[in-house]
Amino acid sequence: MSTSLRGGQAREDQLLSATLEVLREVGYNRLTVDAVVSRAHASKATVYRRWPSKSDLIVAAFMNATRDLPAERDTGALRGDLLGALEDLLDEMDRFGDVMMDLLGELGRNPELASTIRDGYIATRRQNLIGAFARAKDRGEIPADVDVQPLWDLAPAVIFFRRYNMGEEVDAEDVRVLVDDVVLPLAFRFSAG
Amino acid sequence: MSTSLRGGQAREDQLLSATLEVLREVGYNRLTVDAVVSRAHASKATVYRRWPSKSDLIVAAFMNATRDLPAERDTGALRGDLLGALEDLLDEMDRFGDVMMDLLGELGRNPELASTIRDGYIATRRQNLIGAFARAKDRGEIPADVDVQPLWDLAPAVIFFRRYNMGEEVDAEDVRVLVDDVVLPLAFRFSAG
Amino acid sequence: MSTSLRGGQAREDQLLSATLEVLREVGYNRLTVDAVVSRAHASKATVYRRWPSKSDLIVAAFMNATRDLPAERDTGALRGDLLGALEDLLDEMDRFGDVMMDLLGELGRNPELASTIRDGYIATRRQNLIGAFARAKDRGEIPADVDVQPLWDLAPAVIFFRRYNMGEEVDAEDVRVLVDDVVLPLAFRFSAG
Amino acid sequence: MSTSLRGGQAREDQLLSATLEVLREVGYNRLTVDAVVSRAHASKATVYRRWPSKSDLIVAAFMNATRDLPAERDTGALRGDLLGALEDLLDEMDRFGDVMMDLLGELGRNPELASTIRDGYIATRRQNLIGAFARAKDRGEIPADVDVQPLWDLAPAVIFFRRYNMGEEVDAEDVRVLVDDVVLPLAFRFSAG
DNA sequence: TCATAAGCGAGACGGTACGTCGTGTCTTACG
DNA sequence: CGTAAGACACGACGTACCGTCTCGCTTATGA
Repeated sequence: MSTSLRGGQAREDQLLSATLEVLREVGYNRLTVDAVVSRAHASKATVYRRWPSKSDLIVAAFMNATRDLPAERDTGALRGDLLGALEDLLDEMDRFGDVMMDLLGELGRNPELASTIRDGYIATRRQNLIGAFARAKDRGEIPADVDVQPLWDLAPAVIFFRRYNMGEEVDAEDVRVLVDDVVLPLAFRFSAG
Repeated sequence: MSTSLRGGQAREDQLLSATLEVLREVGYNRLTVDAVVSRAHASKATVYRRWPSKSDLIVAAFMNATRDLPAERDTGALRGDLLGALEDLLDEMDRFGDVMMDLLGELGRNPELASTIRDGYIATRRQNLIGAFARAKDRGEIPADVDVQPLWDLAPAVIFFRRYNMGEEVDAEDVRVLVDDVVLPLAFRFSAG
Repeated sequence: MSTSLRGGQAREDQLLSATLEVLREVGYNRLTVDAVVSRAHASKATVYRRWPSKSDLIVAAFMNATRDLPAERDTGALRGDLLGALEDLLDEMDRFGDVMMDLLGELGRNPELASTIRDGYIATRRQNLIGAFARAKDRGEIPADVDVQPLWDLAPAVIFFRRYNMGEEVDAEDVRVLVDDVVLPLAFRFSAG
Repeated sequence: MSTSLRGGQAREDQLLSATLEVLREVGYNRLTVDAVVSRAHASKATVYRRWPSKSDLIVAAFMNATRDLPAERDTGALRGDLLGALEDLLDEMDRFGDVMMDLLGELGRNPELASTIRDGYIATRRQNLIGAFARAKDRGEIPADVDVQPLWDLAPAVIFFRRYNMGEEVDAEDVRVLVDDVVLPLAFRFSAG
């Protein structure tokens, strides 16, 4: 019940919120620790005591904001599960789009950051998709001899590519086409197409 | 035939080469304009006269190095064309991997740079794939009612995602699986699978 | 009693000392802020936080070094007072000669600097001379109807002119001649010449 | 009668005029060769072919503008000669005041410039004063045993000091006082005062 | 009359210093 | 003790200016 602990937690949240705000406003490159510190009425020492570098701070802010996993949905059919999980992805992209783009770009420059993001963010999101395929196979929806592993990342890959590399908008209809015309036919071997 | 133009060109090339060298050695973040300038026995003014900022310089160096398009291959069959084009992509990734990763990350921060890269680099590479599908359709290899557009970026998307977002190595065998198990079945509706 | 203030003061003194050293070694024109900074094991920001430009820094270094006024001498006779004050001037010229020459030249280019130097340096030195004449008049050494004001700057003017405009050396004997043959005859109306 | 020579001469004058204009507008420090060149619609090579450095150019411009010596006046009396010569000095100060101040300051930084200015400018002006004293002595106006050499520079020294070091205005009345109350009494040993 | 050279405007260039900014460390004083 | 405030060393940035250089163009003499 110590105030200092809760205070510490609360302070941490304030710092991360301020970081996220600044991140949204000016992007990774132009974010300065001074700006964060000034917005949070904090001191640089307070920041650096917790996160040893600017990029740690930013990653922490991102991880904190995306801490809540989208709930795993079980609609009873692969199609519904996929559409649900991918819509969650789209949602998060809408809310953290530019920040994610920023961070994705940072991955190549910062291996530590990369593994944090991959293990802490991407991997957790992927679980929902892996789960969807696993349930479909358990249900017999997918033929037993189909290797689903290559299908896991198909839809996210295309969504990421279009959005982050090609700079295109991706909406629910695009996702539906992707699921119905690409992923499901491969999963079902056209038997249900 | 003017020497001045070629002289200017030559200087530019030297500067871009030096930039690329430094880029390869220390990466985007630790590249300094001073290092480039010193390697090229040039002056900062000479650099900044051409490229208004460090990132412009780096992009120019990348675009210059990847100016030469991989030749379009026509093997007479979609499979061969795809494998060829994707191997070229893999090759280029091997040669410019880290730099590309760096630049990809820059896209989200710099819209101008993004369109330069997209129009000048990605779009040109995509042409080879688009061409491969078009020829296959002309030959009747692909059923007339199959919409090939969603298939263009499928393979590159997966390759980019695995390599740049997931940090995995991608080799020729992975590409072969991708083509044989994902792209071609969709293109041929399993008829030739 | 705050250590921070003294600490700040101390740092300032170190910076100004380093500045003066470099100034002595290479002169105003070839002094670089980087050299100062490197000698003081300081950072450019630390310098520029205090003095907005290189010339401000140099002036501050000069003012700091000449902060200590030469003691006012009272020998009981005008001649002794004058010779004493002028010898002090010569001394200071020997110690800060080139720097003063440098700064003198800066006066015409920088009005703010000019008033700083005039009020903070020249005016304080002149006080000793003014005092000498005042005491002489009080003692009755100088006839009551002699206007001494034109005599105040006579000797310094000649010394400055010879040294800084004509580039000649000026020594104690020159000063003696100046006092005995020019200033005193005018002050005493030749009565005591 | 060659056009090239006259052209060369004319071009030289244009360059020096442009230099003087810029010098008047922004002063020695902020004058840039590029600004001069641009104003004269000339090329840097054209300037540097004639004057090897910026300061040479500026000195040349000054020397060119003050090429015309004030005529030596012979009023038949020392007082008139002195007042005449000093008024000429005041005139020139009015016309080239700031530039002279600038250059004077530069003397301490640039020995070559210093001797050029001293021999080419100051020395020539001093001739008029030296001549005035010589004629007065020849005429018997000044006692034969008076050493006039210390008197030569007395008035100019005071005028320079007041104007350039103290930043005061000096007008004809000041000069008159200087002559009547300082120089002439010393020259005449008060016999004519 | 023409060509060959010399001077020129334009402006790129190497170099050097400037003054600014950001990071991560560290110190001071307060609560 | 943890914190706000902010100074500090380091190092890169992008700008400005100097003095050198190269480029074509124009002009002006000498074959």
